[in-house]
Amino acid sequence: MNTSSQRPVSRRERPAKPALTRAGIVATAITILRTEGLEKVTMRRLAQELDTGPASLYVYVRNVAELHGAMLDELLAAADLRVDTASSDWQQQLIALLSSYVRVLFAYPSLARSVLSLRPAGPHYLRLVDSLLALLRAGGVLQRRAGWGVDLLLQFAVATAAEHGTRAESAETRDEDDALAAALRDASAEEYPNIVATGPELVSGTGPERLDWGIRALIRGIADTPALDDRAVAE
Amino acid sequence: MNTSSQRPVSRRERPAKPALTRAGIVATAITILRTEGLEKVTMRRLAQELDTGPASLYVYVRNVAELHGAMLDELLAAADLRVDTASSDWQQQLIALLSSYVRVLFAYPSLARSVLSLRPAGPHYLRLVDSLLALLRAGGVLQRRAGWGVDLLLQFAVATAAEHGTRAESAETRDEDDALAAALRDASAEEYPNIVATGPELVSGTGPERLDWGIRALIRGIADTPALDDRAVAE
DNA sequence: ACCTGAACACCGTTCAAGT
DNA sequence: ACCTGAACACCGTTCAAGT
Repeated sequence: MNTSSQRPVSRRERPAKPALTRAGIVATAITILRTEGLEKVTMRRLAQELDTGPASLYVYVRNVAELHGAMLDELLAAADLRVDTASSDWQQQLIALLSSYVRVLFAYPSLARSVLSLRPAGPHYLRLVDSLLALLRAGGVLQRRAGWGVDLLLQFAVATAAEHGTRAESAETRDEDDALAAALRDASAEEYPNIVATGPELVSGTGPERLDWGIRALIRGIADTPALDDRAVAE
Repeated sequence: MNTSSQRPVSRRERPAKPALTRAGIVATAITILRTEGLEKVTMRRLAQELDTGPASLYVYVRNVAELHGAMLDELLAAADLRVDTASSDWQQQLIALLSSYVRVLFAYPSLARSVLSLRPAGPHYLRLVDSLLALLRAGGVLQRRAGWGVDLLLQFAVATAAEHGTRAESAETRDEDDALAAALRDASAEEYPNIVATGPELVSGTGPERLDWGIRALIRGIADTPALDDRAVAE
């Protein structure tokens, strides 16, 4: 579509090596992510795919972490992050919005793990933050609680995806999962009376059920828990 | 204690290379963690420290992830994870207990990042789970909410430490932090009206203030949010 | 059963040198 | 300014062979 601005003067048959751009690097990274997973998105592999050396990439991205942040923002571009605050049920909308975000992250759990220590600041991420704030404010949540609550909600989404991810990805981590489940099941009633008493509730419910409950618990806690020097929203 | 079964017949002056044990490996790993950080705790470095080859370690640990899990459990051994359910204020105790856990993780944020995708199952970790359950039950929290809530609380602790960690560790991530703060500050009122309206509240408060509020919000949400097929605690 | 040397198949990032 | 080859300083894990 947009590669036609310059007639390729290929000496040989070379397929017209495109100029390096940040957008092109990110796009290629996402292609590899989709087809082979994040662990294959290395600077070396990326450079190879773009027909250059790894050092060349450092003109456009500071390091791997920054690349991951750019990839997330690009993935968010495809998600629907706009909301309608005029609509009736802000809570239901908030659940839907956060679920959208979780869905993106669930698709690439290793990226979620990386994002947890990233503080993304791309335009689509800001859109998400703004929409979350819009809904909390529409629900009458006090200013400071809303500001802090957004952090809590985003952290929950990323952590949930990161947790889910590792286990779903590899077969070995299945064993670890079983190890915890087994440990909880076989716990000695003398040593761990409360684990034994709570029993199967610890691992009950499906993923979506627990996710939904988690979001609702978070919203309720955010709305109802007083913060230092709370102020009402300036209308 | 249990290394005495065989008199060492050292041919030379060699400082009596101790036999490999899982506990010894974990202890050495923690020493390196304390003095040089998790990124230096590699199988190769660990083997070198123990005067052997990396392959030898795989007799005692399945892989690096499992090693990290064992390290966490060992670090928890030093924390006070027992609680007194007879005491009056279960909420205050819960805050103190979770803060203890966070404090351990804050000291080694890179370990926290690793733990997020781990499902630890060591005895000290189970103690922590049991104590959290004890307090929630003491507070009259319904069975299923308590079971699911423990997950939420532990995830929050680990994610908070992991987030904090990366930023505190390196100077570059300071830039990233500033990048987000700057992006929020400079956000266009037209594009992101709610970010602009919320303004400084998004980044207000000290770390401990936000942590304390987060735990309280979580407890409130867990206690008050109905779960599917809730059942009261069987007394 | 436990231990090992050596190899396999990779990494991120920097830097001096080119264009 | 942009791009690069080559190097620096590493990784986790496996496996055949030894004791």
